Amino acid sequence: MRTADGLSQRQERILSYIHEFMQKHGYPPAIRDIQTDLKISSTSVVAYNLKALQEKGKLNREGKVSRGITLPPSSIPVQPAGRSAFAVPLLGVITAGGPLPDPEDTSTGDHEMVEVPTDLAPAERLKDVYALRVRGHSMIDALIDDNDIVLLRFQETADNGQMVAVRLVDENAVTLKKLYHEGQRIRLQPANTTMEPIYTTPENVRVQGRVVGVLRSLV
Amino acid sequence: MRTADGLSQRQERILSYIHEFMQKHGYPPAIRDIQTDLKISSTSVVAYNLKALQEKGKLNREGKVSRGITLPPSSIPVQPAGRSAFAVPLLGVITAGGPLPDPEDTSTGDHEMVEVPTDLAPAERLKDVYALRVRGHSMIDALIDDNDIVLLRFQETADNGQMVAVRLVDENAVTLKKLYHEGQRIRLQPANTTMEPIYTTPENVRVQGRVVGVLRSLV
DNA sequence: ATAGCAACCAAACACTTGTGCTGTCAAGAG
DNA sequence: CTCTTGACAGCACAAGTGTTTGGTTGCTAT
Repeated sequence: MRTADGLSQRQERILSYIHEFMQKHGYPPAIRDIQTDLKISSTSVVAYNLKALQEKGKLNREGKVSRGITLPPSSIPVQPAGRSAFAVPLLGVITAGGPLPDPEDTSTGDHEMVEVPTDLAPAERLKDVYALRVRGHSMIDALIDDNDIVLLRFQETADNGQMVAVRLVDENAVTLKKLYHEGQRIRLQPANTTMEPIYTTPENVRVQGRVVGVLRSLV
Repeated sequence: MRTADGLSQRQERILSYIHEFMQKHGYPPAIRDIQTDLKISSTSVVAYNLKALQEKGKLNREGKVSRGITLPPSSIPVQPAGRSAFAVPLLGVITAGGPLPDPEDTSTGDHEMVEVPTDLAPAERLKDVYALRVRGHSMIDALIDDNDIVLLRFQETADNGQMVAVRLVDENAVTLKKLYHEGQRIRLQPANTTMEPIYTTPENVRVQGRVVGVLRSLV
């Protein structure tokens, strides 16, 4: 029995298990985690199928390294929405215009919490959602303006065109842009026809999260 | 040497190293990764500082598990802010021609609550605030799109140009528009250049509330 | 049949990685 | 001066974890 992707049922289950595990724990599963929870008789079977999945491009592995499994964005399934509301921390301010210096202040104390209904933000890993207040008008065409609050889900990678909070290492700055991979470089595109994109290298960008929601005050 | 957070320089470096490592690899670093790359002489020193960081709430660890380090969102370097939140009821949906639940029955039924930060709408004014989900694109130029949630403050009058939810008595319909007094008539103006305004009489309009905020999901 | 092959199994093996000592050293406290 | 404490160093061990080897099973084409 095979699916449309050419994956066996067991491989499908392994793939979705890896995804669930990473959502739940924040780090990849070990082969024995997969074996135990999926009730597979031997680690070698898991290794066998992981190798197959890898050859099919469904996942990446860091050889020999513990828990060195990575999922490419294409393997991440769509999540069903949950029910209840939840609170996310409003961690600070992000500039949507030109990138401004980031004081590197990780601020220990309690943050303002923004409670959001689950139909407004994904019921994925709640602890990975946080909020930032927007400064600047560079995302105006995406219906995001100065003083809006954006909800972000913490993730380190981004697909083409996703709206993300990006940290520019060399400039020591954080900014809100749409991210495009263009061969050896990265294009950070404002959603404002009057503003120019920023071009930089993959080494210089650290994705800090993807925009999943917007709040605005009109008072 | 300590920072404002009460972290030693070494702890700061470990924290940002963990973040960078996760950005780069997609999984957390092992203690020896930290040791080697940060040129720390012993794994026990890393363990010592990780324990300290954990006690300060700067990271979470899964005991005994390889690479079982996770970062809470609060450890993601951004610019900090702070205040508190308040809850308002999500009463229903507003569409051109659709009925609007009476905003005064807030105490009656069980409604989904939308919690909003006080700096998105000041707390003193939140007693008369409620929320509606938007259907349609008629307010697109005001950066309000289909499926957005609008926060409204209950009021029965409106100044020129204010964005309000109005009930048209004769049509028994409710709509979200900008309201203008024009002599003997009222103009209800969509914020969409492709749509025409509605003209009617003051007797026919009942202002239900004024838009004071917007929430949007992008997922 | 029988050879080939994908998928699976079991156990052993070897590397990876967290942890637990045992010390050292400098700065304060008493 | 001695004692305590925080921070660090070195080392060894044990647990965690990926890999390998030698099988088995069920199916199919020859």
